[in-house]
Order: sequence, then C-alpha cells, then structure tokens
Amino acid sequence: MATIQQTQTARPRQEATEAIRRAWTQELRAHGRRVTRQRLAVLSAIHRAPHSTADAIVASVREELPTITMQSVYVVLADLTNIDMLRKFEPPGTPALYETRTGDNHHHAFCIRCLRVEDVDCAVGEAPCLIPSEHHGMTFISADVLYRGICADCQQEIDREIVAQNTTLS
Amino acid sequence: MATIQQTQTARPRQEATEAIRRAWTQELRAHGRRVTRQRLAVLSAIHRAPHSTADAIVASVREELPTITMQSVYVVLADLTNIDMLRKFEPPGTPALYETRTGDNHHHAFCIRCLRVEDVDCAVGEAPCLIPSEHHGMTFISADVLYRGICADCQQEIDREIVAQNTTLS
DNA sequence: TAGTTATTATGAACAATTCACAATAAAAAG
DNA sequence: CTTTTTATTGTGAATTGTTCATAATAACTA
Repeated sequence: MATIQQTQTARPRQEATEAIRRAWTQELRAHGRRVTRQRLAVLSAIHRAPHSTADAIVASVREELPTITMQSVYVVLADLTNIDMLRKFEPPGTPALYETRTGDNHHHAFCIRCLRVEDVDCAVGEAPCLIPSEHHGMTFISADVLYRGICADCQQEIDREIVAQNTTLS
Repeated sequence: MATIQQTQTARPRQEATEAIRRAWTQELRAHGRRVTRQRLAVLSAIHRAPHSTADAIVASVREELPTITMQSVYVVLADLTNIDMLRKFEPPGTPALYETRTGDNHHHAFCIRCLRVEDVDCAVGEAPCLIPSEHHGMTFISADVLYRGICADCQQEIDREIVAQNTTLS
C-alpha cells in the first residue's frame, strides 16, 4: 500500500558531499556570514529533504545538534533566504517550505491531497512566464508557477476507494 | 506625490449592479446556500475592491452591517471560495486576498514594495502553464502564476530617491 | 589568545486564521 | 401567515506559524 508522505520528494536527495559543504562555507563567507555548525546543519537538512517545513528542518537538525531552537532555525532560514542560498515558497494552506535549489527559475507541482511537492522545470522554452501579455508597467523579478493537482499515488488511492464504494453499494 | 496603496487595484471596480446581485443570489441558491445580507455584502465588498484582505473586507462590510464579526466573514469567505464564487490567493508575506473574478485562469502581478496586486491574463496563448514539461504523473487542476516585481509607481519613487541621494552626496 | 561582533538561545508576543458551541434568521412546510 | 427546520451568524477562545527583544555564546580578526 502506498503511504502518504507529507512534503517529501519522490527521489530524495543524498547527504551533502564534502564538496557541497565547502561550497556552502565559501558562499556564506562571500556574503559576510559566519560559518556555524547550525547553518551548515540547516543547509544539510534541507539538501537531504528538499521542500521541508521549518518543523521538519528543526527535527532533522536536532539529530546532529539536539539543543538548537526553533527560533534560531527561523533566523537562519530567513537570513539564508535573503542571500539566496535558500528558496522559500508557500503553498496555500501549508507552512512555508524550503529548498537549496536556487537561481534556476524552476516551479512547483503541489498535490492538494497529500501535500507532496515536486520540482517542475519551466514549461515552454526558457522562461515563458516571465513575459506576460499585459504587465501594467511593472518590472518583473520572478514568475513562480504553482501547479495544483492530484499526484499519481493519490489518484490511484482515490480510484481504489471508488471501486470499494461501488462494491459495497451494489 | 504618488501614494502607496496597499492591495488595491489601479482601476477600482464599480458598485455591483442589481443584475450582478441577482446572479449572486441565483448562484448561492444553486449551490444550496442561503441568501443572507452578510453574504451579499461580502461579495459586494470584494467586487468593489478586488484583492482585498479579510480585514479590509470586514471594514467595508461594516459600513452596511456594523455588527458583522470577523469570524463570520472568515466563514463566508471559506464557503464561497469552496463553491468557486470567490478566488483566494496568498502572496508571500501578506494575508490572503480575495476576488470575485473566478474560473478564467488569470494570474497575478505583485509589487514587492507596495504590495499592490494586478490581474494578468495568461502569458502565451490559451493556458500554457497548464502543460509543464515533466509532470510526475500528476493530474493538474490549476496553474497559478505569481509575477513578483516592482510596479511603475514604486520604480519612479526609487529613481527619485536615488537622484536625491546623489544630489546630497556630491 | 583576547577582543569584537555576528549568531544563537531564551522567553514572550503576534497576526491570521480556525474551532466549538449558542443565538439567530432564511427557507420549507403546514 | 405562522411554525418548524436547519443553515448561517455571533461569541469567545484557541491554535498555528512566525517574529520580536534581549541576553548568552562562539566565530572570526588582530
């Protein structure tokens, strides 16, 4: 039976390699930030499980640093999001999700049943959604597309439920 | 001097005509809902000022029904959103916004400086964003595009500020 | 190795929204 | 037109996700 996993990617990422951790260290320094165990642990946790909530991130980080506080994690998340080392996005009706994949204009598919999130590369060509028809004189910085739907697993479960209902009713 | 208006459209809509109110009445009945003064007042308020927050909506409705409560408005908003008489959307970092324009797959442009929201019709052709390249077997229901940027007014103010700074510095 | 200052921890506060239940009023039935 | 039924609204409180103010800590600098 397919289990419902909340805000978890289908292909979970690996543990961050030493090379990646070195890159983070450099990027933190480049932005005038200090390289703390907390920050690296937060980045690692999100790298391991993209589209994580703040809650999930603390839980994950606490395996390594049991005393870290929720508030510290929020501070780190906000700061790293500001310097574009993290991307934050907020699907309707759920807490904010974070990912380490930044700067590539990718979008998100969101299952309204199990709340799973998948990355989706840009639909047509390069960055079509950045050129809307009427733009009211606005200068656009980004265009985030949120695809809402039912994922394959959930669709299967729904189908099974309908079959089950019909069997009992007839 | 251009004033900063929060979550307000450039071309504000008119008061709802009698015809529109009749249509709302019918649609409420069609969905098995009762036609109450509160519901019509909420719809009218949102029709008058699309992209309104719950706060703004209560304020507006209270001009007509001074005793309506925040909670009642929330109940109405949730119910009318469920039956697609309202569309709710949640730009990052601000409370949810509501509009009466539904079922036409339009998108939103959001000024990150003054939080103004504008409607944007679909970018390329009919509904391009509904056909992403990889869809992970998901069945899509909707694709919401959020354009983030700086609106014309804000850009002008920023430019003026830069000019002012340069003048004092040199 | 000590000093400086960003970062983290502590504790509380906050805003937006939702909940449980009682009072009210729209619609249906008589 | 009146009564009955039940959705809808109002009352009051709770909850969730997040942010704030300030003290303690630890990374970097000299």
